[in-house]
Amino acid sequence: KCYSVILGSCGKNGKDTMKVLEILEEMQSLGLRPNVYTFTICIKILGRAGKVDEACALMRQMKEEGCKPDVVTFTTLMNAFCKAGRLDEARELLNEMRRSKCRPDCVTYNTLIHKYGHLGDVGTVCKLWEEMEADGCEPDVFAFTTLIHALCTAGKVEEAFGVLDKMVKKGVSPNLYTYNSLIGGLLKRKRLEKAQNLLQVMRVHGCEPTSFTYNFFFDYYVKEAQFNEAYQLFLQMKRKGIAPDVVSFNICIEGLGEAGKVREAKDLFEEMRLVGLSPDNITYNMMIRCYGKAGKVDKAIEIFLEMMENGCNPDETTANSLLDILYKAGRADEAWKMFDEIQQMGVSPSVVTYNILVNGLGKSGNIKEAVELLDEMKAKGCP
RNA sequence: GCCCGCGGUACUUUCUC
Repeated sequence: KCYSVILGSCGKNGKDTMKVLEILEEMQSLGLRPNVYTFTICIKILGRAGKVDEACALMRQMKEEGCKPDVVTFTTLMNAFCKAGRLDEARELLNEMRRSKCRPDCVTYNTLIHKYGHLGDVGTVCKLWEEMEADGCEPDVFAFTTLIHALCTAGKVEEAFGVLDKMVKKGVSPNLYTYNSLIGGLLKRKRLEKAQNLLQVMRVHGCEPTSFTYNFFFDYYVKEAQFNEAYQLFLQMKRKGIAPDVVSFNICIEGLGEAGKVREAKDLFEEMRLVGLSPDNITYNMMIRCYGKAGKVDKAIEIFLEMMENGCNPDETTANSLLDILYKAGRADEAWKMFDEIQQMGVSPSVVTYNILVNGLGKSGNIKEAVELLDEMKAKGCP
């Protein structure tokens, strides 16, 4: 039990994921038998770090040691599969649960519904929802919100409000997440006034909007190139004592960059640091794109260097953006150099990477090389 | 037999076409 707590906090740190396996071994060498809780925590930590196969292996191990996985264990592993996009295996897990007469519960269904929602597969979402109800699960706020979010993602806002009615009738009160999802759905459909009304409604119901809430509006405004309104919103937040967060700035920087307002984007980029916020990967990636689009390739590279200086690890998007920019600027040599560097930084090329390269090669008439690259991609089983 | 404690799910921003 004590170890479970330690493991739990270990996982929250997010670092040294593989250490959990060491700790697990240490427990066993001390003659302690990890219980379901212990295993489940470990599976969660591994899953969150994307080590799904390791998580899977751990599940097998616990079975071999005579420790029966329960609903929570199954659901945890299922979530890991979902996050990794390995839906078939997640579904198979559901079947396995049913076979081993371990009843899936509300959370189990929710996990799957959430994933299908993100994929925009409303059909499967509804089917799973029915299965859930047929299984005797009473949906809670989480479940309803997940369903609402799925519908909003698919642009079906009316239906989402229908679900809102249903949940209220069943005595389940919407919470901040529920309202946020609905506001996001409304703004996605450009229903600004309705979204603003809902903002009032949620306050009345005791849900104070957070930066998440406001960020939906920022996103709407900048994508509509309504920068003044975005600025007004910023002032409004200030009055209410809600601080914009990194994402708020990111959204606005991206919007300005997209509109070709490089100078203003750069100003915001500086301003966020003045208010004590550190740019994250996404901020840097956006600034790189912003300069790239404006044809300021060297500026983009400058940002890239600054990013590393500030201890931000370049990711796949960073690499792809730079590749794209360099290629389009006709600086193919540098692009190829980057391609090698990327892999040395532990970032693996994705389909997008190859698309950029194949595209670039094709345009410059190097059809042969492009075909070779495609073969290489297939051979590597590129994600 | 009962009670309590430890594990799972939901909201916002970036790359090619």
